[in-house]
Amino acid sequence: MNRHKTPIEYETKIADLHKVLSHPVRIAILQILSQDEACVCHMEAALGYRQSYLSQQLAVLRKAEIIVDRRDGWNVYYQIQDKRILDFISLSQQFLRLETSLIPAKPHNCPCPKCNPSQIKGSCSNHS
Amino acid sequence: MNRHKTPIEYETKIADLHKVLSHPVRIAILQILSQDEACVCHMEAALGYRQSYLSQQLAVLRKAEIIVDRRDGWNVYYQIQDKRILDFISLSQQFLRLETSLIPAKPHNCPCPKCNPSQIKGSCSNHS
DNA sequence: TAATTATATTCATATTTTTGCATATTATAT
DNA sequence: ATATAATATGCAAAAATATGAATATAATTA
Repeated sequence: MNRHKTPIEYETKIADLHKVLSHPVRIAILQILSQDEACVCHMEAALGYRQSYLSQQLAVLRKAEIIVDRRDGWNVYYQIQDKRILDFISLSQQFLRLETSLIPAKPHNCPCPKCNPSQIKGSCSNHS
Repeated sequence: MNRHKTPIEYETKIADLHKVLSHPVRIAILQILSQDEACVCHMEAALGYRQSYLSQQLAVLRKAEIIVDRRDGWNVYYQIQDKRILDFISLSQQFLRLETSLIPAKPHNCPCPKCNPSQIKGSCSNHS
């Protein structure tokens, strides 16, 4: 029988996009960024993962050109590059008939400048 | 610092759905099923992968309740359970600005009964 | 019942991902 | 220059996936 494989670059590109979205922490990051741009220390406070781990997940999203970063002094703020990526999340929500995310919009102990606008040059000091 | 992780079941469910879609062959299968129900030997002819490999991918889609099967004599016909799953593919198409899939609607040497309605009980005989 | 067809499952292995730790980098303040 | 804050990267072990080969199951026909 015919063992020649028909080319599926088209399908591979679609699969690759979904692969980026196939990780809970990356979805959580997008969930946070859907509200507003955020620095890593904010995500750290909101999610409870270590900074270096979040940086790795952010790198995946950055490489896939789903988010972009902007530096402001000490902080690097991430934001969503193409808002249409959020359609995948809302579509999933409908498809799976999900309740809502548990990620706090304003995390309790977030030390980042965005959460503490009054501060004299906000310090995250999340260091362990 | 706070090392407590906030629960992300919500995000995990979304990620799990995307994980199912993060494989080119599974996307290709959905692409085929978007036209009409199809038996495994049809997919074998259309894609060029071995039967057992396709069965495995079909099992993943089946377990995720994205497709359902129906037996008719020798053949097992698969179809999409909830058509809304195809929205993820069309959304990806738009997002990535893709050209079209190369999977043949009517594969050249497909021996399946659907492709050969006249036959006196179609035989796939794709066996190697 | 035996042979055949279509499909499913099991198992072993190769490959990728995930995850955490340690360390590097970049910017700022003193 | 040095210390500190925020973030990024490299590496390695653990976990999960992908893949193919062999085999099993279910339906059909002779």
